[in-house]
Amino acid sequence: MSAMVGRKRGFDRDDVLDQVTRAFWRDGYQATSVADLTATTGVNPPSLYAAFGDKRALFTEAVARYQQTYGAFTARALDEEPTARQAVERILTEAAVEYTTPDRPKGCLVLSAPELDGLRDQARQAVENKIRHDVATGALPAGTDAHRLAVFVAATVRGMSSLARDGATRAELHDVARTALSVWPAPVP
Amino acid sequence: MSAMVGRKRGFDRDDVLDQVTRAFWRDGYQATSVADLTATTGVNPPSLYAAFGDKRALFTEAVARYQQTYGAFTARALDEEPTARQAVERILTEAAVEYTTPDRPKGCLVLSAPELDGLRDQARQAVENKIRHDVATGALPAGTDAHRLAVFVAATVRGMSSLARDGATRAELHDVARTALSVWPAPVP
DNA sequence: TCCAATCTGTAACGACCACTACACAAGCGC
DNA sequence: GCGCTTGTGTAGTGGTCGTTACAGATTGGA
Repeated sequence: MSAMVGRKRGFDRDDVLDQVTRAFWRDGYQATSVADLTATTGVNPPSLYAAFGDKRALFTEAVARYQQTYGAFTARALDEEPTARQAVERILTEAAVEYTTPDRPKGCLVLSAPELDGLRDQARQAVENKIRHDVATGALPAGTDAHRLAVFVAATVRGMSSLARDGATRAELHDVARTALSVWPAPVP
Repeated sequence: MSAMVGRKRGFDRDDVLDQVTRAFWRDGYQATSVADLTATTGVNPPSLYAAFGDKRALFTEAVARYQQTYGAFTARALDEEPTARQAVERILTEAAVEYTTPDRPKGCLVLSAPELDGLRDQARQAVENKIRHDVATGALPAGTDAHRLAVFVAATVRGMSSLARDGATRAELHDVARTALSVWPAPVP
């Protein structure tokens, strides 16, 4: 048990992390300077470094926070929906909403940062596993190519995020989602 | 008629512009420093600035060159194919090839640079016009939503470029293209 | 052959980058 | 009160950014 003595932190760590997350989300890792972060958060460099470590560590923590908040809807859909079809439908329709929510950066942080390709591959893999499970249980036709379908879903979500960044409307993204879903194989009755 | 006097340029302007284009294509505008460009081209800063102007102008010219070479296949397809369906089919299948050609940066320069959203919108508009034309001539059903279809094509191409950047294979992109094309409305007989 | 124009290499410019040394302020245990 | 610990604000660090001044090299025209 540490002694817990010394001067108290003069800012809310979680508030600041949220502001930092939005900055990285909007402008990307490289284009967001530490000076930008100190300006938007009001926290001076030494305090920022003491609380989070260097810029890279701060970015990592911001991404983790993003995944647990703004970007958690995909993991929730995969976890809560019984079939891959329902999970993907929910992911795409909720993405249309999340990627165009006012007073937030548009699109997806993970899909916008070139350095996060590992997380993107994890997400595609999770969708692929869900599809594979449905094929195994007979909910999807035996010939269904799980990888192919998962990559197509990945392409759709990336396209939606990119469009959102360029200012596409929620309705436009919803249409993209609906059109993409129309290719889903018919379930086994 | 200028006098054409003075020392000759010690490098091939077009060769250097191609190397610069590939650098911006691979790493983006911000992440590519002038020092990087002088290192990869072997051209010293004063010569680079004399030949192309500042970094922004160099990027602009690199993008123009890209559109006339590596990225010209979309304009060619729209120009040469008689129907929107054929043009889009060609765009998507050629994109799968172009975005994964060895010894080249992966994906599309225009789709990867955040600052080029104007060019992206132009491309979507061109596809939309082609679709609208087919609806007007009766090649596509009267109820076809040209904007909706064009945005879906835009999403697909963006998704393919993003996947290519992350190392997707040509076969995977081809599958995405084929799947996306399956949503195309049946032509009016 | 000498001039004027253009290009090249060196070497720097001020501005910004991520990051931190240091002195001081603020808190807790005693 | 005192001492120890921890956060804060100022003011830098060395390094890299885009850009350019300047002197020398190289060309064609007169």
